[in-house]
Amino acid sequence: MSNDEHIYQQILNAIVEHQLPPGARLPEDRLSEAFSVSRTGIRKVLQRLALEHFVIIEKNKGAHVNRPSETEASEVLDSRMLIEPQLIPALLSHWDLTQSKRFRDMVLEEKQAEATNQLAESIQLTARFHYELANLSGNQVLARFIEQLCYRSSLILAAYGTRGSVGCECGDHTQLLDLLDEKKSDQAQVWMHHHLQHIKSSLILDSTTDNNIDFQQLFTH
Amino acid sequence: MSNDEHIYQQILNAIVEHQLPPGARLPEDRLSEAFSVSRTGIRKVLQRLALEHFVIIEKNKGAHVNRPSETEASEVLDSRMLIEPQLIPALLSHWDLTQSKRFRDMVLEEKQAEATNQLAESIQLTARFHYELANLSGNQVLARFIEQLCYRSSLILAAYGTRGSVGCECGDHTQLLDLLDEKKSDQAQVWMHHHLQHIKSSLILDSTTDNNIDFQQLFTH
DNA sequence: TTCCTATAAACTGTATACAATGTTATTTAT
DNA sequence: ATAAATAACATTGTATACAGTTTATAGGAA
Repeated sequence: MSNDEHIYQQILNAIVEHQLPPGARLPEDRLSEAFSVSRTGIRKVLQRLALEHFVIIEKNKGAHVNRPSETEASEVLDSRMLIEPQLIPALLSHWDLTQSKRFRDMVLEEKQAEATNQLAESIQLTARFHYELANLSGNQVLARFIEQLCYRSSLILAAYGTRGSVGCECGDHTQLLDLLDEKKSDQAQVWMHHHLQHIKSSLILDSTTDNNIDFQQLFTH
Repeated sequence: MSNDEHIYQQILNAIVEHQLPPGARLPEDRLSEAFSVSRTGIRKVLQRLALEHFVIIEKNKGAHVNRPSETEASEVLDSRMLIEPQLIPALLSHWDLTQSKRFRDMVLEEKQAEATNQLAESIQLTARFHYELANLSGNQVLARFIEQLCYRSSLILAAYGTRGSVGCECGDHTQLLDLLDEKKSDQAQVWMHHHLQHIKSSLILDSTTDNNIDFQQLFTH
């Protein structure tokens, strides 16, 4: 892997795993010394992350981890609800026991990470489950897009997630795998839609976040 | 508009309008002197274009306009077929006479550009028709993605298009507008799917392109 | 103290320099 | 004349320098 790519992955992971929380500043000097490259290389990576909406770059103010707006959060989940279920027919044409086993192992890892409170691992695996499925559809263009949306979803959970967002998930990913094994395309699609809807519902999206407090209403009783 | 953004748009337009055909090299210093900025600014733009698949950057070899592979072409069109029809219900909820007029004007411009052989304008307007529709759906995330796919489609037409690809289009965009005016959601979705399928069918995707010639078969008679 | 202003520090934006790599042209030998 | 080898050139990769802007700090007046 090229060096740029390595730095990109490191920073992206840190963001997705909430090590770098939304709003965290990303000064070029600090990063360049951390990775022992010049600012040139860091800027390249930051600009890429900005295009992919993981960081925001403000002119003369530098980069910070994106704090997704509520509409952004909503739109990302809506996009996934629109696309991911539709990938299931194509996906099923590549589905066999080997794949089934692979994904079941993934779910096992997922549960284990959750049980041992390895939050970072848990987040990564949850996202990975979804975008590896998308990948099986065979359409690289859509798969890459879904991959991005999955990572952005992790960022969204960091900002608006509740305890229920990651954990319970109205019955876990195993249910989907069962449906896929039985080639129940329609039911699998419905399940996927419900699943994503559930995640979206678990978010706290009622515009009562810090920067938008209505003091008038708050103190007038 | 920031200067970077300006340069980006200029180069992107040139690519989309086939002024810079697939495979065309994009040397940094030539561009930097054309836009009278340093190579730094150019590299930034080129890297963005590379992430968006409009150009390819090869290490130590620089950038050239992407020549989409057949699978890429196929996947981009498939992606559009999957998404664009689905946007129609949401789109219809924002549809009114003002919008109808706006899009009918656009189609008029489109026809006019085509009639007067303004190929560049014609290409831009065809793409714009689709991504402005996507925009009306209200989901910015999906709309930006569709916008990119529309521009990539222009590049694909440059590589694999036939005379039929741009022009005839199995009845033009007006038909869709009529369906939208009548709020016939389902029929509009079907139309959109057919429309994109037609474009895809008009491409020459039979792997008999230059780099893949079977000389054995060609000279053994 | 509190607020405003002035100064200093930190950081980013852009250009340029130099090294590394790739490409082309020229030479030399067969 | 052709092919390989070498040298000259062109182009990219990366680091660094300097200017411009923002942010933090310190000092002084109300």
